[in-house]
Formats: sequence, structure tokens, C-alpha cells
Amino acid sequence: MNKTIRHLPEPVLRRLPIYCNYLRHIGDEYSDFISCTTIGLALDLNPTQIRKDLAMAGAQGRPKVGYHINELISCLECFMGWRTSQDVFLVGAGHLGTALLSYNKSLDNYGIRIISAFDNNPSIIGKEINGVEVLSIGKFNSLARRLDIKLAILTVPEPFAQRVCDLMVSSGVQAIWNFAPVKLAVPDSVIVQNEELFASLGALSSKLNALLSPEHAQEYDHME
Amino acid sequence: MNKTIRHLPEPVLRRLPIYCNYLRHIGDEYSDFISCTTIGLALDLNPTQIRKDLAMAGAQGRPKVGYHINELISCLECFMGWRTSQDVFLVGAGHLGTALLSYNKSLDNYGIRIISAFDNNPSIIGKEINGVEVLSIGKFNSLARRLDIKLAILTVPEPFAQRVCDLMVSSGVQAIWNFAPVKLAVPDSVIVQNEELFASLGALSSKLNALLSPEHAQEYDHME
DNA sequence: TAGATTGTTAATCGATTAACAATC
DNA sequence: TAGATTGTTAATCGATTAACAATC
Repeated sequence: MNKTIRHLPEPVLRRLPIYCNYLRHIGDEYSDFISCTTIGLALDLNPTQIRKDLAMAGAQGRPKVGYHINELISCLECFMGWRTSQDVFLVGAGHLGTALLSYNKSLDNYGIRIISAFDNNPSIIGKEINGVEVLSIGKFNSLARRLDIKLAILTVPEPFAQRVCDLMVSSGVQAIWNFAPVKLAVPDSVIVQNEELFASLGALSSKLNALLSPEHAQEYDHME
Repeated sequence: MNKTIRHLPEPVLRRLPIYCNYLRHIGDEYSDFISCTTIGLALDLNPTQIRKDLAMAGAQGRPKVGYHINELISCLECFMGWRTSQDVFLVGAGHLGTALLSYNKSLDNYGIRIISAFDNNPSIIGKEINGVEVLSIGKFNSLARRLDIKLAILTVPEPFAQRVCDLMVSSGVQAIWNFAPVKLAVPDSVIVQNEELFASLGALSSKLNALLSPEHAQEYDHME
């Protein structure tokens, strides 16, 4: 048995939730079916690309008709494992952690439910945020093992990130949603999804900077 | 004069801040110079790619020696417009907005400073979050115009996102950091950076799902 | 039937990686 | 000098888009 699992390409994996979210919003009010042309128009994406993406998720459409909306939603939800919510732990109950906890209800639509939060700050431990109790980080390992937690969210400040990551891995966690701006060192078997907020901000400010100082931008024209 | 401004490729723009962040951390304790090999090892990136990225940002190294660390940091900071912080507005002082406000100090390292927050919720308006007063959304337009605000952060719930976006655009905002999971309709001249949190989560849960149900994963082997 | 749409193969595009000469 | 490194051109790889037959 090959240990390497074949994932779909990352760009595809990132578009599938976007399709799903869109489809859930339009509902089946006007028609039971939808075409890639329509989806592409709404989301500003190439219809062929959408067709390929959906095919990779296992969706099937009908020529001339399109895709059955509810069937398509189900298919995407199943593919992403969103039909049943995973129980997940969150470490770092600061502002960002609190924000995520406050979205717990909508996270349910995306296949996860934060059932416990952890922190090392005594003034936060014991508090309840949006119905989730904040526990001491010392309890993470035993609880994660007992509840067989597969996915954890890391929202601690950068200096603590690697240590918390190590704790997660040694507690059997297999996937980490990482909000700290560091490259975490993990075994190959563990999946890390980095949420590089400051990379986005950097991309944005670069673009804005180029827009505001056209002389700068012109330099690029010499290139290539 | 060509209206179209040449931006660097998005992947490059997203890596530059990562280099910058890394370089700031290592400092120049051990050496004044650093090579792409070293950076690549630390960040798990291809050295040639790093060299090309840095060249695009205008950095110059010396054969056999590498790049002068502090010079390189300055170069990247200048390129991204991080030497002087932009004044920015934030709309939507909920939990996510509050989290960003709490990072205001570190955002300064990434070239922005949130100077005012706006909301339509009377119970929030007037409050002060991390030293920033929350104002009524009704004051956005006149204040943005008066202070010549170029960049705004959008952290309102999905249903209000497009309306708030329209307000931003009509107030002269040229770049929007969007945390709502919607494709915003804006004029071509306006830059939108989408922070698709749920797309990341979708990618992550897909991967985890494939990992946990190997039968499912095997299906892919038939493909291609 | 005609036209719209899927599914899939081929072509294009762009980004990453390899190769290598120039350099200190 | 020899070896490490930059800068740059060429090769590879993968993702997007175009083309088109099959279908209802």
C-alpha cells in the first residue's frame, strides 16, 4: 500500500469551498439546475476550470441541463467531509482565538466544531467564550487523546507556536490550522494549513504601493 | 501612459513578506550576510526561487557572500511600502475586527496602522478598542475623504459586505482587505485582497478527510 | 431539430526548478 | 586558487484555457 495519498491540487481544493458557499447561497429558488457558465459569471472564474474542478470532486452534470444544485452541494460537502462536523481543539484564546470561537456556529457549515479552547494565561483559564470553556494547556494532551482529536487550531503568538505545535503532534493531532506567521516543523504525516495573514497584507500593500507611485511601477516595464 | 500597472506575480508578492519576516527574526547576530541556500533551508523553499524573488524586489547580492541582511530587509520594506505606515480604516468592529485592532501594534511592522474603526451597531459605537474609537458607519465617507484614506479593512458579516464595499469605493478607498467570504464587485481600479479563511479550512478538511478514509483516496489513483 | 452544455483532449500560459557562466 | 554564491538563461512542470465531440 502506497503511503502517499493523492490529494487534488491545492488551487482546486481552495476553489471547492467557494463553489459550495456560492451554491448554498443561491439555493434552488429559480431552478433546480445550474451551469458552469452561470457559476463562472458569478464568481469570475473560467467555466472549463469549474467543470474540471467539480469532476475532480466526483460531481456529474448533464449535457444541456447542468448540475442539479442540491446534488452538487451534497457532493461537495461529502468530498470535503463537511456532512458531519469534526470536534476540534483551539489553542490560544486571545483575540483571534476568541474571534474564531465566536464563529463556531458558522464553522459548523464548514465541517468543524471547536469543543474546547486552551491557554496558558491563568486570567483566561476557566472563562467561557461563546459557550466553550477555556482550559489549561496542561490538559491538552490527555483530553486530545481521550477524545481522539484529529484537527487543532493554533492561534498563539509566534514565539510559542512551535512548542504548541509539538504538543499537538505528540497528542495525536493530524492536521493543524496555523495562524502564526512561522513555518512549523512537523513530521511528514501531519498536515499544516498556514493562514498567512501578513503575506496577504504584504501582497496588498505592494500592489497599493505600485499603484500610488507609478514611477516605481514603470521600472517593471524594462524587465523580461 | 499605460493605465495598466505591472505587478509582480501574486506568488512572489506573497513570499516577499515571508522573507522579510524571517530576516527580521534572525537579525544580524551571527553574520552580516545571508545566502539564499540558508533562507531556503529555513523556509523550505527553493534557493533559485528566492534569488529570483529578491531580484524582482530590486535586491542585489554579492557572489560568494550572499545578501547583506539589513540592506535586504530595507530593500524589501521599501518595496512593499512598509517603511512608513499607512493610515487605514476598519469597518466591522465585531470579534474579527477587534482581533485585528488588537494586532495594531504589530501591523505597524507590516506598513499599516488602523486609526479608526466603524460599525453600525449602537452598542459598539463610541467604545474604544485597543485605543481606537469605534465610530458610526455614517461618518466613514466624510472622514475617509478628509484623511485621504487609501486602504480599508472589511470585517463585516457577509450580507453587508457588498454594501460596505460600495461605501468604501465611493469614499475614495483604493485597496480593500476583505475578510467576508464573497466576491466583491468593484471598479477595475480598486484592488481587493480576499482573505478566504473558509477556503483554507475547506482545503484542510479535504486533505484530512482523504487521510482518514484511504479508500476514498485510492479512487484518485485511477485518474489521469 | 438546434442550441446549450458536459466531459475530455490538446494547446497555452506561467511558475518553478535546473544548469551554468560570471564573480568575489 | 578553489569553492560558494549570485544572476540569468533554458528546461520542466503544472495549472489554466481553448477546442471539440458527445449528449440531451
